[in-house]
Amino acid sequence: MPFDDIAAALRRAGHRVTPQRLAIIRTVLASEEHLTPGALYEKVRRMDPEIGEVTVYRTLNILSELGLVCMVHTGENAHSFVSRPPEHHDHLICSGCGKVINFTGCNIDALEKRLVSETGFTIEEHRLDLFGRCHECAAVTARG
Amino acid sequence: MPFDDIAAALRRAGHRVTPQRLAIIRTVLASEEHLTPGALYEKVRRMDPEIGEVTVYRTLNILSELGLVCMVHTGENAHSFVSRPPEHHDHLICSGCGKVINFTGCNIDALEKRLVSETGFTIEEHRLDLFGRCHECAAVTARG
DNA sequence: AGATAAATGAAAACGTTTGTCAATTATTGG
DNA sequence: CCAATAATTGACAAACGTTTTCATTTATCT
Repeated sequence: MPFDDIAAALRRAGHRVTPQRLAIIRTVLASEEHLTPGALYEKVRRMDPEIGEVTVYRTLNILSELGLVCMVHTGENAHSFVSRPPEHHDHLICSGCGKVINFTGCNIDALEKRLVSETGFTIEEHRLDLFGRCHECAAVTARG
Repeated sequence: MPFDDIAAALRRAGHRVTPQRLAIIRTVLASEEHLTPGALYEKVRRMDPEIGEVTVYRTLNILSELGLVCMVHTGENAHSFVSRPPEHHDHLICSGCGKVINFTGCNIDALEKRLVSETGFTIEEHRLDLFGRCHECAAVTARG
């Protein structure tokens, strides 16, 4: 999502567009990786040394609630946030070397439809992580 | 997974089988819901008032690493743990109230096959979490 | 039963997240 | 452009969740 769209959406939702918030948005957009609030704080600080960590938390919560950034539950003790990618993707993760491959076309629509009718849930999103071994790591493990 | 199997697996992995650990396992097995370490601690305490919260954390980490219990990432600030059903299952999680529903039949074999041939990965397992709103929470949020 | 290494529990350290509140500031309307 | 006002900020501290430390206890092996 482009910078200007995010700022506009913020204003449209009745929030003020402050320099701090713009700096946070820029930093999220500029990073390819998922960042925890703490890590993001360290990065934003270089642009605006006066910013407070609390402001980062508050802004991320707002952006996340408005769907302007993506909150990731990594299983670590802290959430991470990323800019929302143009299209949905999932992850294929090598347990050996940690390499991560993004892929599209998870194709779970039929499953979602089934669960909606079975449970009454409204399904908004999902996270699908596949764990395994890449070609190189599988070769290494085959020996012992 | 039955109580005795868990105890046996613990011992087989080189861990000791202590009364505290048995109490924790019993409590996890006796509960249908996902429990955070803190909540579990409160429950175990009623069986063994002398137990320490730290022991609950340590035991859950061990059981989780050995695949004897299931760790759930609900999006809250704390993890939850559940007894692991005998067969593979995935999770449907309500972003509103945190309720978790287990379901089977994720049926992603075709996807796995595709990724194996495309990437050369050996896929061992996966985790599929669906996020949405249960019937009650969807009603509450109905606004725009 | 005795030796030994693992496990326990209490306290404290640590990191993440939220609350409080006076001071600041983006926005609105004149 | 300026003043009014309500949202936002930042420092501090509190509230959690989780891990570390360490002396003491204890399950396990012989």
